Amino acid sequence: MKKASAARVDLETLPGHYIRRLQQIAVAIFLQEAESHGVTPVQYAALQTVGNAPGIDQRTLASMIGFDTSTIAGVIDRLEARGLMQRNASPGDRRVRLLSLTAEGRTLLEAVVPSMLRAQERMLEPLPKPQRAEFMRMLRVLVTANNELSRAPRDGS
Amino acid sequence: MKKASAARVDLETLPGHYIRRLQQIAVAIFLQEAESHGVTPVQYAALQTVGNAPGIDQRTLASMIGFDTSTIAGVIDRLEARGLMQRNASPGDRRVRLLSLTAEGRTLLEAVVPSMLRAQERMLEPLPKPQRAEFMRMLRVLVTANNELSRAPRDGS
DNA sequence: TGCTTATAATCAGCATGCTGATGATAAGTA
DNA sequence: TACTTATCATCAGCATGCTGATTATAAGCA
Repeated sequence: MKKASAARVDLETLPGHYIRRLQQIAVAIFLQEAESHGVTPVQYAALQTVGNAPGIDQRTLASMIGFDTSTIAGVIDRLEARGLMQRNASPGDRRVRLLSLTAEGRTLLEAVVPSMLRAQERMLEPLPKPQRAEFMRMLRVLVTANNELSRAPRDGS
Repeated sequence: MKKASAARVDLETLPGHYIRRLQQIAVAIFLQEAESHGVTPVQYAALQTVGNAPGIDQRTLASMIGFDTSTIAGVIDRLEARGLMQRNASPGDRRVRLLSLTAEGRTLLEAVVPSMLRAQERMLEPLPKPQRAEFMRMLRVLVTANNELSRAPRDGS
């Protein structure tokens, strides 16, 4: 007869709940640290990846940072509008747009790196130092094992 | 003279990158398992919390699941439109809207719980069993320590 | 060459999430 | 009671993220 209350579940016991909250917190820390540069975590990831591999195409970029190609399009739109990134037609294949940073984009990227690194430290700071590496190791296991679940799974590269 | 490449950073070393990826994966797993019910993780959290505490107001609900009040408004809009949740004016305070589940909402909630629990298991499955609890413990440390960084931090309750 | 299939990018539409502003109401205070 | 302040909900605007459809182009093949 306990019909109505049969489904009582405490969110505090659910991994998914904490994973979502941690992601919220990670973004908030990043934005705090990088505030003066006006860059979001996703935008930083795009800038850094294109900076590391100029001439990359959008599909490969999306794959490398675990994004949907439709999501990355909007991100690049905004970076391009701010004059940080360029889309150039590929000479060999007219479907493809090759990405590269502008001089401003490179300058901004270099400027934001220290803030970004501080943010990364803060995310794990509540854990005692030896546990931070262990947490990262577990994160890697979980992400790698389920890599193919995202729409744009990382390449084997 | 290594000007242009000074900012080279590998995203694979950054906690924030893996946290974002894990969240993507957690959502994907949840949606796979709960697909037949047409419920998102956030919608489930709202349904479960209101089911546990009928008559709760929106502000408290937002606080309990770590949300912004402006975000929760949209979530409730959609649940209400589907006939799963009700907004009722509070008799004592006309600013407040009290939330409760409809009969359909309760039925759906009970139906979705087994799928939700399977999803939670799958999220941590790649870790050897003893490490799962340890991972959860660390998650809790990280989230609790930075609780106040979200716009709607959890109450001390 | 003409047909089919595959691929890169984009688009429409939906659902989170956030900030800052606004409207309605309540509560405290002179 | 009038004025100020606080609070609940909402809204506008922006940025992720996803699915499924569409467009343009390339590649494979009869």
